Amino acid sequence: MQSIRGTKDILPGEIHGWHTVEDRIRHITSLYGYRELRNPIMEYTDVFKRAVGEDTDIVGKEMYSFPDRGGDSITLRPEATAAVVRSAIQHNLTAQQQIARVYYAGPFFRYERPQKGRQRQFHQFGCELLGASGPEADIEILALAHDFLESLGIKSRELHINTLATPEIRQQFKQELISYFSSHLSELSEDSQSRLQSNPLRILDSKNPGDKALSANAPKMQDMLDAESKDHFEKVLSLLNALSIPYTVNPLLVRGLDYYSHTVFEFTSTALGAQDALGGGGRYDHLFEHFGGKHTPSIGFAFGMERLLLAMNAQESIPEASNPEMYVIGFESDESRKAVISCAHALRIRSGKQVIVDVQNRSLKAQMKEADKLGIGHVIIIGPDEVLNNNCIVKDLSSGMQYTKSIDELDAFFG
RNA sequence: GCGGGUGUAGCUCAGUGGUAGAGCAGCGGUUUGUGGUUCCGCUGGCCGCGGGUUCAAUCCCCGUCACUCGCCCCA
Repeated sequence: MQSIRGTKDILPGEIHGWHTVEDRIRHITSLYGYRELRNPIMEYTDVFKRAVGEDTDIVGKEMYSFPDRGGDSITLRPEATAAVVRSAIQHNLTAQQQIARVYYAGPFFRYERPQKGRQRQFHQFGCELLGASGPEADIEILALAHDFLESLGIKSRELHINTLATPEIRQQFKQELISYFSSHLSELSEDSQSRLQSNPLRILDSKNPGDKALSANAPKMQDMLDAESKDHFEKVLSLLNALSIPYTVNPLLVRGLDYYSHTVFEFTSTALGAQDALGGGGRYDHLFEHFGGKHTPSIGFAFGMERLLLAMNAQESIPEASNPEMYVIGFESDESRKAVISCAHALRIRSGKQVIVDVQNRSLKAQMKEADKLGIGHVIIIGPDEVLNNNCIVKDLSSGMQYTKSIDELDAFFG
């Protein structure tokens, strides 16, 4: 028996890193006034088909979709934004000109070949700012993402940013790309040839050397920008400058989901290998309309939590987990062990201490060793002699100092 | 979906066509009520799984599964 390919058990020994990331998520989002939205992990398949785009790999070949017992087509969510928008429309989160600031964190599913930083069940944290169209919204999202990475201590990273302008301009741009690449069809990689009609933007992103060379001389989106798109992008960049957030404008940055427009961005890290994106996002001004909602310009990002952990581990920036505070030791007699159980219980309930107790009937020495191994601060020994005298020995393991206390004094001693 | 690598004790890894070792970890002991250092001992492995070749396979061949590197894709 083993876990499903591409899925992982997160074990007690590694949970501390996850808790660290989760603590930072709660902290940073609260600084910006974002509140958590918890969506189901299943949606009707149509939610993703409509939002993400039929031609994308995600929808085309990576979704876990299945008919449920009633015959409806259900999909395990491969990404969050579609579901967030569905939910925002359903519950009118942006009614009456209101904006909504939400975040989410949880599991997502894509049927892909597992690799470092790529699993079939993975976890994302993301934020969405719904209902605001200006560059101020973009910078809020960008700054939040930046602050989050800073707070995790992830140093080796870059922010790449680009604009995809409006759907109309992107359509024109696609046509230009198609005609440009068509005239160099034979020089294009096989993959890119097959994508030429369906998703020519992706060719710009190709890692194939031949494609790269061609892309360098391809038509540029910047040359086709309308005044509004250009102005929006420039304002975003100048706000990044104002906040001293470093970035690189990358005209070749395209994102794989159809719904983006205007600002798109990606955080990469050299600590990750081939799957080098820590996370990314962008503006999606027309997604609500796709669902039959009213026009609600929005922007958001998502980070891969496994990748954040990978980057943190690579530079050892995960802080030490804290150890239990006490170990109460008894041995040899039933009275001693009984006293230990009562004492430990009292320390937990009355003093709020983290207390470990031996449950294997082991020797004093074995318990001392375990206490040391666990990094325990104080050991309390209640042996047969102490039981007779109604006292105990308190030993500070780091200094080696020990004192005799009456049992009744313990609560007061540890506050 | 495509190409390469790997798969031996809890962990990191050696190894040989004749059914296996090290280090670390774990447990116990070092004269009987006290941890971290020594020293000693012990536990622990269908050598990923299935099939084939062979008198004999952990080692060779095929398949399969998993992980891993890259492509693809993306978080």
